[in-house]
Amino acid sequence: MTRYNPKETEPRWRKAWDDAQSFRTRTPAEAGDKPKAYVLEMFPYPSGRIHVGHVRNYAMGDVVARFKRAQGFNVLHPMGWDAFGMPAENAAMERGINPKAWTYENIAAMRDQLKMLGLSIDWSREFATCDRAYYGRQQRLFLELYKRGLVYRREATVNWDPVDHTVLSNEQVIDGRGWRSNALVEKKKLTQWFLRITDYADALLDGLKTLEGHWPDKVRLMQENWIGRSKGLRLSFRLAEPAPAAFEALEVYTTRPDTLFGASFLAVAPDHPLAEALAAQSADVAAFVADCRRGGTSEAEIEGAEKKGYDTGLMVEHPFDPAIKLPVWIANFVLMEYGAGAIFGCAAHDQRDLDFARKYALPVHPVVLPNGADATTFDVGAEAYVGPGRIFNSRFLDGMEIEAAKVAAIARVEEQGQGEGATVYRLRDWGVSRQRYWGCPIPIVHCLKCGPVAETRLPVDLPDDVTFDVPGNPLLRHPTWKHTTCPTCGGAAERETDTLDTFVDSSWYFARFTDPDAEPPIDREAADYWLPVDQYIGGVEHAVLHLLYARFITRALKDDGVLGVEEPFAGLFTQGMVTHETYRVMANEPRFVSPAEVEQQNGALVEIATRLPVEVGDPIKMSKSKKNTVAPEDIFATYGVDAARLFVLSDSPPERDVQWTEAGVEGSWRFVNRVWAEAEAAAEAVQIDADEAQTVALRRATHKLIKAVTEALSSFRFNAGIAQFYGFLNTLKRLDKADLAQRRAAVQTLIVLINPIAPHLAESAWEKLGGTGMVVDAPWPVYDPALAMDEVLTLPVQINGKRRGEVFAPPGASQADVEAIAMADEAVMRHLEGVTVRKVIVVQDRIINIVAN
RNA sequence: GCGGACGUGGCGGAAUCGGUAGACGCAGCGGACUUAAAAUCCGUUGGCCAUAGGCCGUCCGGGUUCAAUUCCCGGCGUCCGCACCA
Repeated sequence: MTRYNPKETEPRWRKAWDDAQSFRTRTPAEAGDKPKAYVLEMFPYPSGRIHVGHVRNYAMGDVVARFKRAQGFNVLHPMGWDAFGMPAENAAMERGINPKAWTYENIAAMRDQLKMLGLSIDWSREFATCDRAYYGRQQRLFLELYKRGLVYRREATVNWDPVDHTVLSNEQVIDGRGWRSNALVEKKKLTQWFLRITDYADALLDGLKTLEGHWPDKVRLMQENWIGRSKGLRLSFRLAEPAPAAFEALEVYTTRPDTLFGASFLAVAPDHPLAEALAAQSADVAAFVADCRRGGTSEAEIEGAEKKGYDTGLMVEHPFDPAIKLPVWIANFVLMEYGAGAIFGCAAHDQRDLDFARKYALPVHPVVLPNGADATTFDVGAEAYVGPGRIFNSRFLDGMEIEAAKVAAIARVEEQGQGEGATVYRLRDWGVSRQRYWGCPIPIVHCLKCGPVAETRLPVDLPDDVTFDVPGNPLLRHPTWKHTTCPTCGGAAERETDTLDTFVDSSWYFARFTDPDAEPPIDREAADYWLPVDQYIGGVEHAVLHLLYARFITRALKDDGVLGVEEPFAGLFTQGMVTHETYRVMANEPRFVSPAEVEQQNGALVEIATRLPVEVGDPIKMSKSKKNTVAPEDIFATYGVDAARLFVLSDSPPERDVQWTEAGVEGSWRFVNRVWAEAEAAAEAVQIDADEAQTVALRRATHKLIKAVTEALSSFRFNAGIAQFYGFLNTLKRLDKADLAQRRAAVQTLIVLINPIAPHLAESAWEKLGGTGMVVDAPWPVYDPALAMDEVLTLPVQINGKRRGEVFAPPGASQADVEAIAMADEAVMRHLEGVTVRKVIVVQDRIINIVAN
């Protein structure tokens, strides 16, 4: 017996697959009537090295792709690089390396590492988003959208990342900090390019319903909340005299028109045009507005932020009774970007309004009476009442339920011509301008005569000769690049120096993969054949970023006729992270040390170099700063790729985090060797026909395995599937009497089943057993349902719900038979002494429960 | 604050239709092999009492049911998302 030797076998099989072009995508013609399956993992950013998280992500995708292949699907399983972005520029600034050279070197290094994983990828389709061939075509798509009016430019208050010197989208601001730099984001006014994602708010929201059951509920819910559709009323309050010129009325948005009679004030955002107009005339107002701007947006600041207001002295008339006058305030808690940038405050039924009213001694008028409360005594204290009830103190709305009152109030306002029912969204348009070099140049030329015009001379190339010695956008200060002529009038003009958010790059790459050599950005025929992606796999961190943008771009391109599908990803799976314990040496200066720097000593961990004791922390996401990372190459060198693939899939359900442990990989490595040992042993035997010569027990065990593994792999329960293999090996051991020839047939089936998970091992074992060709081409086994169950079932017998014994019966035995067998059981009879049987429940092939007392 | 998920041995987890709780792995314990160790193999492993056998047990409290880890109500805890969104 020899030990399995991954160092020898793994490279050999990768070359064999390569030579045989095993993973070349078949054309639709070649595929014939085979159904297609597009399996895709979120493409990586080329940081330079793969980490264990990549191993898990791509191992999962590979299992699905190989499984589908074996099941007879025509599979597309490509790989590429999300290659634009900040780190390349940071490397340039820190180390003086050219971003392009840095990126392509990283791609080369990571490609080698990824190839080591033995993925069933069609590498001939590989591209990087920073390839001229890709971003040039992206510019063409951008101009398509521009022509359709989905691109516009406006001055906007933007999220400015002071560290990365660029604008961030709302989606990229996490707790008030930049998602990459972690710097506190500032508000800044800049002229920016936007994509009209809000035009698609309803479509994107409604489209989520079609993904039900195919996308995680969590992700659909997050997108739903992010889009944040709310139905309400826009209405205008007439300003009472004297009002500033140009402000005859003040528009507000509300979702609670039923509480209009409870209004006690109006409030506008500090950056509302009215507030700005007043600030221009009054130093007091200006000071207040400036004070509001200083407030940060971080969690802690919002939590502790006090409601602040400034009474403008202006009054408005209530739409239902001009005699009722309400004061107009400027309030720090009103957001300009949402609704109308102004609200009416109903203190009794909104907590924020109540807090504000209490602070500034504004009146509180309850208008919703909780069921069972007394109208003459009901009042709110420190807590606003937001529950159900009937409207009161509200004239024509009195006595109505909340929903009925909303309808009635909206109808009255519309009738008066003072407003209309409206739907507003939390979602804002997607700001795509980035003041960075390493991205796709926005193909627009600014002409003094013509204004901004589409650049027709595509692609707009990124210049290679740029400098990073000072912060800011190198394109802006490049001596010649931006100077050009107007494509319309031929006069002198300047190029747009902003580049596109890299999330634009990843919003259509999956379509480009369907024909990466096509002259148009997307070959409609290829895209129609392959799209949508049948199974997309990636991290949940993209739930509202990439996954929302890609859905938007797909819909926009469909409306352009460029694509034929509305949803890019028919199935989505979000995998969990790989975690590791943290190790810390508690010296004078406590410091983290890496798993490679510690070892066991007398049952405790010590740092190898210093022998100092190591404190073990909870498993958390692997990160450089916590030093709790392991290098995939080291694992591959010690245990082989297949043991690593097995481990990342075996210990936890794939959607949950998995904790990387040395002991766990060793377990997988043991398993690899057990399979290999079985193959070696079985290879000594002659080949037989399993159906004719195998014992029934072994045949049944084999068919049960096929059934269980097929079901596990179909439903992303890889951990449960792998457990089946362990169980099967244990069964083989117990059936030791079965002769080797019989086992050989069983092992052969196991090899085909394990191929998607441990492909190198499977090929080696297949070869050892003299299988035809390579196992990569072997069809998926089919089980016989009649054989995939036990010959005799063990049925527990309960008496009054407590398990008192077990009896044996063949599957499908009649209720009467099973009951008779149970009643004759010795243990059962003993427990039934002295009591009367009232009822016997027999669940077919499951259980017997006897009710007795 | 709003929304959501989850809570099972020492640990990761299984039980996907309401039907034997703890599959499978890790760690532990005992043994074989070895001069010894590693590796490997065999056995054992939820807790408590015990001779057979029994009692308890899936975060806590209640409920529905012949039967609840699973369904319902109320708590507690952990994690995730959003967050002054009118």
